[in-house]
This record gives sequence, C-alpha cells and structure tokens, in this order.
Amino acid sequence: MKEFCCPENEPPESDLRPVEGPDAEQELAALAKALGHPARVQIVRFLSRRSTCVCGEIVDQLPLSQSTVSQHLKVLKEAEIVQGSIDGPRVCYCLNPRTLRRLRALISSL
Amino acid sequence: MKEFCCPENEPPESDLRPVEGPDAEQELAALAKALGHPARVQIVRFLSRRSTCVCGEIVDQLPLSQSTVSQHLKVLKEAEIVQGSIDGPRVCYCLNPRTLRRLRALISSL
DNA sequence: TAGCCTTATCGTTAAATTGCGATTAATCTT
DNA sequence: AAGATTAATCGCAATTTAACGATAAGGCTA
Repeated sequence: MKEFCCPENEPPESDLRPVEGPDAEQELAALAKALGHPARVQIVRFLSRRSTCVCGEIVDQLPLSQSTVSQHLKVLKEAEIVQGSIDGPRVCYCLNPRTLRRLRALISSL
Repeated sequence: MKEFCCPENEPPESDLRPVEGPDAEQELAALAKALGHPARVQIVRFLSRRSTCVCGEIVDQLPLSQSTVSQHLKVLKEAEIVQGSIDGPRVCYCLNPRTLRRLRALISSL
C-alpha cells in the first residue's frame, strides 16, 4: 500500500492566515458547504479512521453509485479537504491535514 | 436591550453525545450545511462579535433584502445555531453556545 | 495487444437552494 | 383606533445540487 499521498507524520507547519475577516468567512463557508452532505462527511470519517491512503474502497462504504461517489470526492478535492494521488489504475485518497487544521481554527473562532 | 435570549454567562453543561457514529455524521453534515453559505457565516460572525442579543440590525449588515436575510436566519434557527426571542415588534437573535460547542467537538474529531 | 479493472466525466432528470418583491402578522406609538 | 415599524411568509424565477446510467480514459495483466 503506497502512502506517498499521506503526509501524516509531517510536523504541522504554521498557518498565518487570519481566522476573521471577509476572506476567512468566505473560506469557512466553502469548507462547510463541502462538508454539508452526509455522504461527504462519511467519506471524511472513513478516511479519518484509516489515517492512511485508501484506494477504491470508498464506494463500497456508501449506498451510492460509483459515479455519485466520484462526484462527492471531486467536491472534497476541490475544497482541498481530501487529496488523491494516482497509483496505477487506482487512486489513493487521504485527508489533507492542513485544511482540517484550518477548518478547526475557523470553527473555533466562531 | 433585553438579553434573556443570550445564555452567555451560563456554565457550559456537559454534552454526552458521541462525536462518532452515524448520528454524529448526520448531525455534522446538517450543521455544516447550515454554515455553508457566505451570508450565514457572516450572520454568525456578526452575532459572535456582539456576544449579545441583536435585534434587527442584521439586515443592515448584509447586501441582501430583508426577506432573504430572514430566510437565512430561518436556516440557522432550524439548525439551532442561532436562537431568536421576541422583544415587542422586534426579534432578538443570538448564538446558541451549546450548538457551537457541539460543532467544535464534531469538527475536532475529524 | 486484447481484455480487464478502476475512476472520471458526460448527459439527463428531479429536487433543493437562493434571491427578490409583495404581502401578512404582530406589536408599538400617537 | 390608525398608522408605523419590524419580521416572517408566500409565490415565483433562476440557479445549483444530487443522483444515476452510460461512456470514456488510463493503466495493469495475461
């Protein structure tokens, strides 16, 4: 199982962006919107449980068609909540810890 | 300015609900969806800055019509992120600290 | 190379969301 | 009681989202 897409053991670099102001509000709205669907929360939780690359198995976890899951993954990727890297014919997905830290910071400041 | 709708100085009661599992995922998705719009994040931030009841002024803060803002407030109320109480002809809004704590807990566990 | 496996994309349909003006409802003021 | 003020609701149009099957694209494997 390749893990090159999972920066799990890197030390967290500091994030100097402000947690308030128009940009931060826009950012929080976009992240929340991406998480605002049960299937996408389930995907994130599944990746969180594994804490490693996951290739393929995501479709099996959800009562949705492959194309629908792919769409949800696209939404999460565009929000940079999830990152995927190609591994032969498969794609490995994992969480983007930087974005999750950012999300926690934005939510905490509410 | 009445403040009976703002339980700001109450000690936080403990929340024993689990942060994982299907119910928690549903809950997080619903909360995230409610926050998944820039106008609604702006409303929450505005209420957060004030940390007290705000009667009416919310419409003035946003470049949206009164009816649209009222709709967004309804979404936030249904998600229990915001609570409103009637004060004569006005309605006082404030954040629901219990829900915000819950949201932070759910996000933190991702 | 020919098929097989995995994932993304396309096209479509149904449903939900967003935004507004107009209206209603409730309360206050005079 | 009459009018003014505030906020919710209604009705509508435009846009976006969600879901699916079908198809395409890319890389293995025999």
